[in-house]
Amino acid sequence: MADLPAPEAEPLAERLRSRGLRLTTQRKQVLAAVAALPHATPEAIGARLREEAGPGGAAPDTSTVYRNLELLERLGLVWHTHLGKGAPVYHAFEHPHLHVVCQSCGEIDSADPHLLDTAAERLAADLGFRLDIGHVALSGTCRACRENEDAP
Amino acid sequence: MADLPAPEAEPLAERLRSRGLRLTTQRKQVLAAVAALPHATPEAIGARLREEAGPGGAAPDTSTVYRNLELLERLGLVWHTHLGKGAPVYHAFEHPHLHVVCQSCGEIDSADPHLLDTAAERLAADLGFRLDIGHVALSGTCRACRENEDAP
DNA sequence: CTCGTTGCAAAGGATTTGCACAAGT
DNA sequence: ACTTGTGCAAATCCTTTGCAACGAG
Repeated sequence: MADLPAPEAEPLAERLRSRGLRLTTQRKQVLAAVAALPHATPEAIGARLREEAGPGGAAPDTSTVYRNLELLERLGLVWHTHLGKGAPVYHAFEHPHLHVVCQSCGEIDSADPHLLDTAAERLAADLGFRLDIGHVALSGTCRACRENEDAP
Repeated sequence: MADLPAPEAEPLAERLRSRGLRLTTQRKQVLAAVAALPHATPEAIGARLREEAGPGGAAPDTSTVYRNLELLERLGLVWHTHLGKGAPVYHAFEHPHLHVVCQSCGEIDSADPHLLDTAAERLAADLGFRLDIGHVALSGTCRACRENEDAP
């Protein structure tokens, strides 16, 4: 239940150990939850773990979830993006993808990261800025909401 | 002091009136502050107004600042973007610009909106998504911080 | 006068932090 | 055993809301 789908378990143990940190049940659980949920907020991660634990079982405390998300991000195993108001979403180290968010309905979509290749090159050339695609969120209006638009 | 640089004053009065809303001192003040500050958070706007008011004078209450920022945005006079954790920044309707934020030092830079033209076209073609450039924030690492990087 | 608005204070939601106890190595 | 981590509760931060008094049209 707290075990990870193998490909993720190793990097975690390894990276923790190399820094003198410890492999705890909670850390495995949090990483597993991020990997399992598509666009997980800290709250959603906590909820899922509580649900998995069931009535009797114990799930990591909210503060532990936050602390470990931060740690996992430092370890390079998860990433977060701010998609709107107070909602950072985390995703595990899969193939990088770009987040596209609809301002009207909140719908989150993914897009091809290469969309920003030329922009990234120009930012590097013009400002010396390294664009981090994993953290980028593009806002706008999705097709469905565009069609529902009434008075502007 | 609460007066606006003309080009902004008219649209405000006009748009309020056409909706049966009222032109108040606070609304003029909030809009003026957003126009004057480069990347204003609600808190920064409140602080500036309090400062302008001085010890004796009265500045709009925080809740009024929030309410009016929301209203001004509905009226199309200001825009906001989320650049990171809990800090939405507002800017007045100038020429649109793209926000670029450094994850390390928090430095905010502006870039040419045309950087995203090709990306916007492809999003429209592929997903029917209309990209809203004013709300976009690009994250990454600025030149100074890249040079300071040590152990990864 | 008649509502839209404001100020104040209190409620809320989302993180974060301090600390004693529990748990990895 | 020696430290790092965790749970719990309290503290913060940012924002929103209820309501009576205020002010623009």
